[in-house]
Formats: sequence, C-alpha cells, structure tokens
Amino acid sequence: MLAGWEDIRAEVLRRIRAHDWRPGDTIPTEEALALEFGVARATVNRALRELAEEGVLERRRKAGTRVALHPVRRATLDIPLTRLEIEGRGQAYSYRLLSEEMASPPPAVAARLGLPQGAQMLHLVCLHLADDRPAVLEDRWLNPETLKVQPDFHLVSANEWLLANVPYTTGDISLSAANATADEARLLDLPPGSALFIIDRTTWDRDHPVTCVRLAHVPGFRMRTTV
Amino acid sequence: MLAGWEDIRAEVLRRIRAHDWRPGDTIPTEEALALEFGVARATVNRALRELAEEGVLERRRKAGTRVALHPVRRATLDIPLTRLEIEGRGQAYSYRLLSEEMASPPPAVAARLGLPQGAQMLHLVCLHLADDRPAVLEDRWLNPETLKVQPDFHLVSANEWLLANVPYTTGDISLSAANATADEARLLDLPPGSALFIIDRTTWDRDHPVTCVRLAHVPGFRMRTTV
DNA sequence: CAGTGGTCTAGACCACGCC
DNA sequence: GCGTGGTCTAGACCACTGC
Repeated sequence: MLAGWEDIRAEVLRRIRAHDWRPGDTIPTEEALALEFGVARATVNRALRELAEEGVLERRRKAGTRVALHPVRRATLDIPLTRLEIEGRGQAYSYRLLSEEMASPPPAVAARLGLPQGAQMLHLVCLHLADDRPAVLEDRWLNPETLKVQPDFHLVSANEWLLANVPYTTGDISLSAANATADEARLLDLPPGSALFIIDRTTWDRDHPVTCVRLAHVPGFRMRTTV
Repeated sequence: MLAGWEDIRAEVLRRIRAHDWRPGDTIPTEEALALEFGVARATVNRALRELAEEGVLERRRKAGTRVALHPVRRATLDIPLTRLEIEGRGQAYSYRLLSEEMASPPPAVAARLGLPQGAQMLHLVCLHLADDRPAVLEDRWLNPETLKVQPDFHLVSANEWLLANVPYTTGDISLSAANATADEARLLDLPPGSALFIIDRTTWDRDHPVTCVRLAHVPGFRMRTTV
C-alpha cells in the first residue's frame, strides 16, 4: 500500500469523481479511513484537510465530513510585480514616471484608507512598458507617513520600493474591467474606450494605511490559474 | 506560553514585518524554533508550511527556510456558481437559454479541448439575469460524449447540471477584459464596446474534455480577494 | 453527553540537495 | 556526507456541536 497523505487525497478525490461518494454524502470518519488505508489518523487528517481547504469537502466536528454540495471552487492567483510579469513573458521591461505631486486624493481613496478627507498624499502616475510599448498604467496614492526617506521614483518604481521597504503588508485586491478614458487611451496608446483589465489594490502595514493603487492593463492581458 | 501553530505563524510574521528577519534572510531551523517556543517540531512545521504556501517563506531541504525575496503574493479567488453569486448580492436570479445547437466549434476551442477540428459539439448560449437585468452572457461548448442523458437546458443551466453530474472536474481559468461586440452589447442591453469582464474556463473530467465556456460579465462586476 | 474533527507530542525515518 | 525539511506514527487531550 505505502500510502502517504497525497495518495489518500487522490483516492478520496477518485471516489468522489467516480460517484462512490456524491455531493452531500457524509464520508467515513478519519478513524475509519485510517483503518481502511492502514495509516495513522494524522495522515488521513492531512489529506482531508487539504481537500476541505480546496472547497471539495466540508468538515464539522461531530457532524463529520461531507462532499461539498455547492462546490465553491477556490483558485489561487499569483500576483507578481509588474516588472517580473513582463520579463516572465520574455519582453524587455521599462518604466516611466509621468507625474509626482502632493495632492488631496479623491474621497473614495481617502475613505478606503481610512484617512481624513483633506489629507495630503503623494500621487504618482507611471507607465510600465513591455518591449517599449505601454503595458500597464499605474495610478497610485501613497501615505507620506510611510516614507521615512523619499526615494527617487524616477529610478525605482513605487511597486518595487514598497516591496523592499514595507514588505509583507496585508490588503485587498479587486479585479474588474473598465473602458479607457480619453487620458488613459492617450497614455496607453490605445483607441478611446478600449477594454482595460483593472487591478485595484489597497495596502496596509499592520494598522497603518500604506497605498492605494489602480493598475490598468492593456487588452491582451490575462490572469491564468488552475483548479 | 501555550503556543499553537497559529501563534507561531503570527509571531514569525510579526518578526518579518518588524524587519527582525528581512527578505532573503535564512531564519532558524524548525528544531531551533521548536526549542525557543517550547513546542514540538511538528507544530513549527505546520506554521512555517502555511507561510510557505502563502508565498511569504521559501523552504528547501538542507538550505533551510528563507524570507521570500520576491514575494509573489498568492491570493485565493472563490469562483461560485453564477446563480449563487447573484443571489449572494441579494438580487433575484433568473436564466434564459438563447440558443442550443450541434455545431463545429471554432478551431481555438477544439484545440483547447484536444478534439479534432471537425468534431461536432453542443453549443449553448444563455443569459443570466439579476433582478431581470442581464448580468452574464454565457457562451458554452459541450462535449456531447459527457452527456449520457441530455437534460433540458431550458430548465436547468448547464453550469448547474454539470456541477451535479460531472462534479469535481479539473481545468484552467483565464481572466481578461474585452470590448462587447455588437451581438454581446445587444444581448446584454449595453452600449457597443462596453468593457466586459471575461472568465474563460476549460474543464476536464480526468482525461476527458468536458466543456469550454466564456462568461462575459457586465460592467460593475468585480472579483474581490484579500492578501 | 458522546462522537467527531483539530491539534499537540515525542520520536522516527527518509529525501533532497548543499558542501 | 550530513543537515534540513517532509512526512509518518501512536497516542493523547481538547473543542465543538448534534443528539
């Protein structure tokens, strides 16, 4: 047999896909499966826990383990640096700072970061290019309190500077689609109204708001994943 | 102390965020941390393994555990049924089958599924509505071999039928943005060229191709997640 | 209350991959 | 080779929750 937890996981998945165990069914307890497969309960636990994290199983103490009825499939997205993403496609990366000024952010941005309406923030607009063609337009608001020293954003993108200096932040991400405004179309060298893939991200360092950024990707951009 | 693996995980994250351990640094071994925290090595292992899965740490046998240098942040997306997603927003869900016919799929679809060029597949076009307004246009190609019995797709959406009858498939997902074609705009009751959020999904049941679907979401649709 | 999963322990062996 | 993480075991106690 020589069963490791990955074998157990595979066998459980096989039984589900083969309709031995159907959505809504309660499957045997960890103890029963451990006995059947001839392994320790911890090994079965590991396998079932992974399947539960993927949304395939639902587990509750005392109630037991069931095959999920409405399998909310969970996919993991990798969110790389723009530079690495472009280089990963085999294209040459370059970067251009378009503007940099202190200003009052739009109310929506201030609200998302939990800052007062009138607060001054550093507003950066920059362009990421792939093989010298515009690929991503970045519109970023930075909380100046997180900038002990102010780097030269002509030389290093805010993205990379933050990663090196305020690493491992938390935050939320939202994905959507939007038609390019006249300005965006001009800067990205696209027809007005082109469909852009938008990544909005708000970032916190523990309880301190750090930045709020909108990345507008030119048509052709895709995010891929596997389930 | 009373440290569980979640406490260990939190403490390690705290040290990273506090710059005690910086990106690229090798952190102490599992054994050393187990000693420091007064827990078994398995407990430390669990904590560090979770952080590695999130992309915060990089682990290699013999080399040890390092704080990731280029933190590819990993976000998990929930991909629910269209119906549940709409109902989850508190809107009334309805569904309309627009067309259903056997036809030859576009070469790109056949290729993605690994089917011969001339193969006949079932082509479905349907509309998902939220509060009686178009929300998602679904364009689906189904491998007829997976349909032992052919359900009435006027009554049950292909999405739900597949979930109940060919559950727990594997596949890949791609997210992108596209301008609505004239047809799409008409069916979704939008101005032509509106930016649509596109989810393309190809699905397999073990080695058998099942379906290839394109879900076009009206503007305003967002996918959210947290890191 | 009693059954189930969630976690911890102490020890062990193994696989990988730097040196 | 040998240090490190990856996993397994057998046993234990606990937390939750359905009955």
